[in-house]
Amino acid sequence: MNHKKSWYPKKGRVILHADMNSFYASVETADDPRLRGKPLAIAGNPDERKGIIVTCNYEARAYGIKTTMALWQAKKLCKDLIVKRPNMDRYREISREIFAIFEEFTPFVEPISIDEGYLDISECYEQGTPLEIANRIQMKLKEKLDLPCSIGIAPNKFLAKMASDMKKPNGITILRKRDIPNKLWVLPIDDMHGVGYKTAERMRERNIKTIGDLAKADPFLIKGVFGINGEKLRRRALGEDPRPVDPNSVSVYKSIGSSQTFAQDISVLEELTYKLNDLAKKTEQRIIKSGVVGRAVQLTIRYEDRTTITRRISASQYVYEAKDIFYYGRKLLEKHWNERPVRLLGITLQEVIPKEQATYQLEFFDETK
DNA sequence: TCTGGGGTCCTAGGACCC
DNA sequence: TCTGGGGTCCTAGGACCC
Repeated sequence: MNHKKSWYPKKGRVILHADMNSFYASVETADDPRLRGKPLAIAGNPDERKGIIVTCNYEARAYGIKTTMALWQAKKLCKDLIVKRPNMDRYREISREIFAIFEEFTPFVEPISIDEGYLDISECYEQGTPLEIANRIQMKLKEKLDLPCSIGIAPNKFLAKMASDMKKPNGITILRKRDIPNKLWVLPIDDMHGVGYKTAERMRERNIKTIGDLAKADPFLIKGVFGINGEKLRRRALGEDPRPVDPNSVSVYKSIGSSQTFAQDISVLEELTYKLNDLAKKTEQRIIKSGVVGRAVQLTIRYEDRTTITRRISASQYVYEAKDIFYYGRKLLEKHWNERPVRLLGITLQEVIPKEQATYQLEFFDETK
């Protein structure tokens, strides 16, 4: 019997979660080595007042700079901060190369975002131990793309995700079932994937302060207070997560939209309408690239005090052109805007399906009428 | 001088039907 | 005159993630 094979649990799975470290900043540095060693941030909006930090490298983090921090605050913390606009096309290009490397190891790769994914390597025992495989992935990413990443190795997705967070940058962490009490349960509840600010607050109110507290909590209480989602989280805290790695899960969008926060709030309908037209055009570009059509249009309005409303309208036919998106968006704007100053406007095409599918349905419809 | 832009999923409540 | 219970679909909002 192959000794390597015997390493693997008889029935269990081996899942990797690979996560690029400060991805946008790392790509910029790989493209321009002069940036190496200097504090670097990627910020979305050139307007300092409303711009925020999207990503920053570890040199910038040393100054206390964090993701989502306002740009002006970051600059106050670090005078020499280098700030770059995101180059999404470039990041997407690199992303494709990253996933191509993952797929050299297994076809069971599930992309989660532009820079992270799950790999099911349960059947990869001929390539070495999971740790050896993780090491080779890390080395390949370094050699071919000059990019650092962290990898978690575990029997399921949740544990792998938590594991990849434990050593950054450039770490590899194995999280076995038996490591759960020492490595997982000691973490504060906010660190749990799937628990955001609100849920963490509500849990702390009930004296659930660590992931271990959640694991040991009364199942009926959790289900009663936090519903089905709470039950799911409690199971994960216990180390249970049956979700398979699904290579096809994120292949198609369900909605596509564009939004913009204005440098100055807008209170004039004509101006809002003009901006809406821009957003509709921007959305059209992305719709064409994705080759889809949609059935409904949603308008988002955020007012000066950050209260946000969404209103949607179902279209009578499939929508895919800027003029039609604009038409419905304008209708919604004129009907629902309460005339208070607007901070953000957004438009989204919803119930999106691939164009071929819609064409087929339209032809079918034509023939039968 | 607080807090972007792109998404997904879940839930509550109303409309409507049987 | 007063009215149950179940199911589905739709909309708006909230929570979360990267």
